Amino acid sequence: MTSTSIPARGRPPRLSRDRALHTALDLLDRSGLDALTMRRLADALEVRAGALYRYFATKQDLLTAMAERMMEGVTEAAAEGGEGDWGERLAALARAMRTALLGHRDGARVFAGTHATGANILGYADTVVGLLREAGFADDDAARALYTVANFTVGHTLEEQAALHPGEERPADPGLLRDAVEAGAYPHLGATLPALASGDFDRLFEFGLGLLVDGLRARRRPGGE
Amino acid sequence: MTSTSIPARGRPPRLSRDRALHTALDLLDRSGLDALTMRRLADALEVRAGALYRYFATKQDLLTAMAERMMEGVTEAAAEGGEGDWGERLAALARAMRTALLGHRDGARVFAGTHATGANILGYADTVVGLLREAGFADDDAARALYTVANFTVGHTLEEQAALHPGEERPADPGLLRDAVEAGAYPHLGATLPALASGDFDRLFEFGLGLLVDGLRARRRPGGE
DNA sequence: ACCTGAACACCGTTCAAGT
DNA sequence: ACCTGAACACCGTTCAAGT
Repeated sequence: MTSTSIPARGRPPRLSRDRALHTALDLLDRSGLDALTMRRLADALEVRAGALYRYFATKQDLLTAMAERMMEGVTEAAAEGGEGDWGERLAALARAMRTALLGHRDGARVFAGTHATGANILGYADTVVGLLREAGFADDDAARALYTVANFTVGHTLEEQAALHPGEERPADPGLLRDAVEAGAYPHLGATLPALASGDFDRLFEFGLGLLVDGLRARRRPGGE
Repeated sequence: MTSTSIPARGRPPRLSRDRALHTALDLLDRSGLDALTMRRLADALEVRAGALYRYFATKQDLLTAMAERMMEGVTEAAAEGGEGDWGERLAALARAMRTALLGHRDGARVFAGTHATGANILGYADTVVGLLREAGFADDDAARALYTVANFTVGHTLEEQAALHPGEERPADPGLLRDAVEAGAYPHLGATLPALASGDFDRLFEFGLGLLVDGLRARRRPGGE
């Protein structure tokens, strides 16, 4: 009946999209995006690099599939903690997306570099837009709010993960920034340095998210519940 | 007196940081970030790739210098159009940053991939934080507002430029997204597709920026002017 | 059908040697 | 002092050939 009942012709495949994807995310977590090459992934799968191209048209295709997989379960995770009005539920969806990106090393970089159109991201987007429409937002405002929250979340998490992994090519931020501020004539940065370099990304994310949600509350035309 | 009065020893250098930077930004605009290699830049400069390493420690160092140069004059540009209260001036600073990133192909990608600590970005950051402090914001809120606005602006422009240059490795967004939405069961996305695919990034940016500024207005503790 | 072997056309970076 | 030449250790991708 199902496709699995078709008798296997020849050797069973040593590779599969699923296994390659799983190993790729493992390799990403261990070594970071810059070390994720088709050859190294092939090594981890005990296969030659060329074999990967039977399952992914290009490396970009692999990265897109990885981004889509990262978003698995995000909508559902947000639904659990997200009891409350539309604003709290929107915030829960944004938090769940940040958590998903933080769940893999360089997760935000992978996500930002692709443009996935899989069921996980589309389902997530549909949930966000639906939430806003039911709250009374016009279609175009709901669409813009989706983009705004998503772009902020990706932008924030990009910065957060860049600060988290200073090992590779980034200058070590805290020290360098401090030196530069002290050397130059940046009076306001000097005064706010503790807050700037605190590294409390949870509070920073909540601050920005709070601004967006409050801004949306002010724009909502009542009518939905 | 000045360093230029020191008599030149040997041949005058064929290369300089400044000339390399200028040519690199030219090459970026013509060919995009993926085509900007040290070898191709060297070709454009009529020099061998190794020679670049006398002026830039690594390619990352070159990209950081390019990001810093992109931000040249941004603070000043915002000051011209930015008459009004602190909220309007903050918005003008954010708009000027977006314009600067849009000024070069893949500008947001270059910016997001580096962590420049030059005078242009530090001066910009100092101006933003100063504006907010003088408006009556506490130091930590001013710092968080800086990051929020900058992260949103970078996140937005990343997405905008990705949609603008579908030539390379991105799937052509409008069509693919439309197909996926029509094929799948995404009722809310289906209803808002016109707004989602409109490509009016100016309005989208203003929408998000407006949310942030309005949210900040609600948080401001009076005291400044 | 699935994978290997080998190649193609590149990369970033280093460094002795030339001028 | 500044740049070349040449190498090192890689890349993504393709494709005939094997099994």
